[in-house]
Amino acid sequence: MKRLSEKEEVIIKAVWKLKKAFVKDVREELPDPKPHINTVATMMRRMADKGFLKYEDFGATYRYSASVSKKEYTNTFVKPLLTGLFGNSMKNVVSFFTEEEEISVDELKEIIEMIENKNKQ
Amino acid sequence: MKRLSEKEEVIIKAVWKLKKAFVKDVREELPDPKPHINTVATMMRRMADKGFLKYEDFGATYRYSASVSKKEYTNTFVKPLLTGLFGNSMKNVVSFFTEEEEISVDELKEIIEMIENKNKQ
DNA sequence: TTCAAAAAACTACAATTGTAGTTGTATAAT
DNA sequence: ATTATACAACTACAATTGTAGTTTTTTGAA
Repeated sequence: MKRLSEKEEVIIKAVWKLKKAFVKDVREELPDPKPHINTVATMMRRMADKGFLKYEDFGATYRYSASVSKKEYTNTFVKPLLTGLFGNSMKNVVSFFTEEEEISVDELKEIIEMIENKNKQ
Repeated sequence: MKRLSEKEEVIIKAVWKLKKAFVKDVREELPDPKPHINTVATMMRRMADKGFLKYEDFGATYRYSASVSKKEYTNTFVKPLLTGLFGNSMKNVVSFFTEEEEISVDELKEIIEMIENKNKQ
């Protein structure tokens, strides 16, 4: 199982959001310019073949849902991408984005606070 | 310019590391099982066509280097991937990985300290 | 000074991904 | 009932990516 392409990723994000959805619902969720409905249908069928989506029969058609959660996908494919870029350490990744001012020191402090509060209970 | 595939990404990482390199040097840097040298050569030529690599004539061959820095690549392609997954906010991204225990609260504190020290000077 | 050996540019092809036309089926309007 | 419409499965094809054979050029022996 290899990571999804850019276009496939856009589709699975729509499925995650909708939980259960027909092709047309997924297409509706996509950013403009929306691809042809048949394009979406083909890609979703292939993503099901590859194990990223699953479906249940629903009359003449299928209703799709994700068989890989966002969390699983992120841990399996996105995390290695990030750490691979920055010497196999998430600390380096976060440092990079902090230096790039994509996240502020204040936000980091908020995260720390949130985690520490959670651990109290 | 769209983001690189997984295999292409492995190659550009080797180029970033080596700064200037011939195809064989890049191949040497790749993880096992190493692809055929011609495979590496083809992909590097295409990545040059697409603007990710550049080269200078060097006798009968080319010496390659990256024309997109790791920093540029990360900001342009990796950041949108991350924020797209987590509601367009790097804070959410970092929260996710902190909850997944991919980075610890202590490490976040180290980053804060590093940034604050830098700002003092 | 030929003659291997090595490197990689060039070329060719297979697999995957992106795209949409064609067809079949269900639903709704007359 | 008949017909129009919508949906998407099925099918087909183009573009991109992954792979490596073939050829050319250079270099370093014998």
